[in-house]
Amino acid sequence: MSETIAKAYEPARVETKWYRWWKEKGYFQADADSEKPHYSIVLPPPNVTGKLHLGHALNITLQDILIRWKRMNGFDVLWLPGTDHAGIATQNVVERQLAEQGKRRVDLGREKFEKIVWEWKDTAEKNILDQARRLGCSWDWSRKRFTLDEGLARAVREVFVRLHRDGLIYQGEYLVNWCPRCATAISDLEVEYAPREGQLWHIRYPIQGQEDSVVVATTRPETMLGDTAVAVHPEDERYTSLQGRSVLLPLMDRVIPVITDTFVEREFGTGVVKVTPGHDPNDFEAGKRHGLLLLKVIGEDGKMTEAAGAYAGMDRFEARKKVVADLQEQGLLIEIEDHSYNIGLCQRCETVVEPLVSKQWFVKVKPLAEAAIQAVEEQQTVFVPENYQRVYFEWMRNIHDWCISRQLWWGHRIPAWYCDDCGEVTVEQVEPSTCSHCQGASLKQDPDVLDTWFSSALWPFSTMGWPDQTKDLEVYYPTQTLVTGFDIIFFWVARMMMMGLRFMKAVPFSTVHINGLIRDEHGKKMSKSRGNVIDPLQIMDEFGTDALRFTLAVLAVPGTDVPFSISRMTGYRAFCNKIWNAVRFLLLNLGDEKVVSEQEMDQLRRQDQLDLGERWILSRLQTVVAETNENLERFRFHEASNGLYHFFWHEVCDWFIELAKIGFAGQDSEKGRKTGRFAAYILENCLRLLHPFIPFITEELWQELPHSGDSLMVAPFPVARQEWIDRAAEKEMEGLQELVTAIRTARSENNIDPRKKIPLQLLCKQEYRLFLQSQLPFIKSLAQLEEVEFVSQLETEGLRVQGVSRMADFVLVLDQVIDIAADRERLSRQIGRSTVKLQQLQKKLQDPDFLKKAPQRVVVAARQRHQEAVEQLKKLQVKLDGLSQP
RNA sequence: GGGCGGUUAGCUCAGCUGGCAGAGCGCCUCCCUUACAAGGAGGAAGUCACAGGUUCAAGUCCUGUACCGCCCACCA
Repeated sequence: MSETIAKAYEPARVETKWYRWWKEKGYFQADADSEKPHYSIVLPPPNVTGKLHLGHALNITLQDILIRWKRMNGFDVLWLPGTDHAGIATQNVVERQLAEQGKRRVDLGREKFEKIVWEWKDTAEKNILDQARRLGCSWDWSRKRFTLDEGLARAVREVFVRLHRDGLIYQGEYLVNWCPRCATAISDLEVEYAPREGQLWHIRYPIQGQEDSVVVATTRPETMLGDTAVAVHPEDERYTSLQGRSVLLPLMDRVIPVITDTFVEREFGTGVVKVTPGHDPNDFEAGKRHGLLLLKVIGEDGKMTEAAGAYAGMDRFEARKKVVADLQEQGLLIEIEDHSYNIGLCQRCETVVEPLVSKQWFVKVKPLAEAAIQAVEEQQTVFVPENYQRVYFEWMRNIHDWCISRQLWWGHRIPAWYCDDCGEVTVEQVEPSTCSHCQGASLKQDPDVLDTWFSSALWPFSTMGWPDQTKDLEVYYPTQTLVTGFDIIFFWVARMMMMGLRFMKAVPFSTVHINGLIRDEHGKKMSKSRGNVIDPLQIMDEFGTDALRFTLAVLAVPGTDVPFSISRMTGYRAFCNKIWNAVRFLLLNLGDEKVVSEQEMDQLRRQDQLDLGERWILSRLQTVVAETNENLERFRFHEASNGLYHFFWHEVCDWFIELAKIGFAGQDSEKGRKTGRFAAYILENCLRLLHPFIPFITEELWQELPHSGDSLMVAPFPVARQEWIDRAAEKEMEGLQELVTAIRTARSENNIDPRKKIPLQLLCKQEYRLFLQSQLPFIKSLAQLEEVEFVSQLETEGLRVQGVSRMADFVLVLDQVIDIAADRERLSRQIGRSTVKLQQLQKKLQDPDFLKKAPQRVVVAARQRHQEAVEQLKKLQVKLDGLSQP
């Protein structure tokens, strides 16, 4: 065992081993029948579009920390994993691959294409699951789901049918966002806006029956081919004479009416706007209000339709050029003005989106949203950080109907069938044999599929067996926590809220924790084009999974983006190595001894058998345990991990283990054994605390320690014991640390070899004399001293370096010449610092308001610090004077 | 046009309920001391963006300004 443990931590050697073992042991699996309290999280299912990126690694790590922490805290936990078919995204990925082979989806046909996508899904999913394994995530693999699983498909159909029955799903011809490249309708959310430098074309429309004309301004001249009116504001006095008249639409020679409507902004352009109900959302609404003719001049393929007359068949952007040129030729183009505006792009392929009229399925979301708003108002679900709640409300309150049909092949088929005889639609869970309207037997299923987010919206309950009343649903729904990114609050979180409330009559999760976006170390977004993308697998290979996880946890400050940095991670890899070596050192000294048990520790404490360092670290441990639990409770992963980092390295390793070395090195073997067993207790508790963050290394080391229990991952998480907090020990330890540090500083600044043992004279306050005498071995060891002499006056003659601390002053006795000037400089600098501090404190203590109004403890603390500062300054001054007069 | 973040060490960022300005990396000096050179000891480095206000006390709370970033929104 201990002799064979490697000198440096080698992550690759241990990671796969433990993961497999945990899984085999069944530790990942939830038990709905358990008597324990339950805790559940559903994984935001990654898209089967490719590999996991660092954002997934962050998201998964945070969830695993919560899950492991809760499991160790005695909960029966369910972390339900799965993947998302990601309709349009995945279809695009596969189409792009086919394109590389010169193939097209339409040539293959639907069936063959779907088969290829399924094959792609299998490999992508396998990659994703492998990566997740590497990350150490404690998923319940037995409950893994895919959004196209038969069970989930059943849930999708059930929801569709019920919403349709309740009048919340309808079919209709409306203006939708259309992506000509993907050849499908997309929802408002799937349109992304990008700024563009474009032009504003001013076009003259002759007024019918008059010599005069009006000028309209447009950013999209090609749409004029579909104009069916021009509009002015009813109160715009410039155009009152125009009201009730008509204009002649150039190029098309169509007479169209002038309408008045308040949607016209008088200040914009000329105040006259062309109205194209077929290709602009505003105009569509205006068209409905005024009963205007609706012309579709741009088709689903992005080409001009027959309705565009001479322009039919042209690409929409070609048509734009031609229209402009023709207008120019006819002298109807008055002005071309530079104009910057936002253009709508398809989220998935960045093609310019075309608003056009099309027959689609919609969800009437207002009634669903009302419930979802109320639930958050009532705090049934809370957001962390809470400001995201506002984002949620803002969107929910202004929600528009949701276009859910997609003209794709990859996804849930819409459960609607059209009758060849009467043309009516029948909506059913399973394929009906006859039309529900005319009993006709010739039915064709709607070729469209559902928006991928439709099935995602059901994820928290469809994965647990709904619509059946399963035990899982009873026990694990609602889930406790959802961890996800802010970028899908609307797409996903909002819709899960709506669907969960509608069909489960309860919110899907009580807390939504929003994690930040991963950026590079300069705060830039990671993107392929920037070339700053970091692959988590490569990172795990090079630094180990634990280092990656810990880095992500430390950087995960709620509400902010995460600037991922390799240099930062190097530091946390070193931390893992530090842990490794600390435990390794312990093992070298522990022999066959057992770890001190809780009861035994309580006894040791009561019987006063612990030395100062032990009382101190045990006390500190209680505080750190309490803080870690509290920070995790509040999703403050960065505070929790950072706190453990500091505690382990700078308290446990720097001081406690250094102190323990004395016990190990001593002649007293009984004492050595006790020291080892106690140290084992402290380190074992550290491993427990660290396990949720860095599961592999902690399990590996835990297994080396002699104790009962199978696995760290199911060992209890530490609980703070208030009665073990020992303020006196902490205070004494602080004094000791200060003295040791002062000696080290004096040595270092006088260039004394760190290894060289030198004699020291100590002049201490009477009250600390006994204490310091009892701690002599520690002081000697920590400060590399030879003999320590307690004196009533310090010798300052000869080869001496002086120093001060709260408990005692000292001189280092040297046998070689030191740099007096450097010593003087050091003292002066210290005096400078102390003076500033003293002045600040003096000012504060002289302020009657401070004395009167500040809490007593603050005043007392200030007095004490003042007292110390006065003494220190006096002593420093005396020493400096001594140096000045040789 | 609304809304939300940010501005703290050379870099990237912590700093929760106001009470002694922190971390990692980088930099300087010394040390391969039998856990760890992925290490140890020490050091330098800050007008906490700016201007007001509240308070005994402000990096922290309030108001405003500037700059940066993000989200939402139908100005053709």
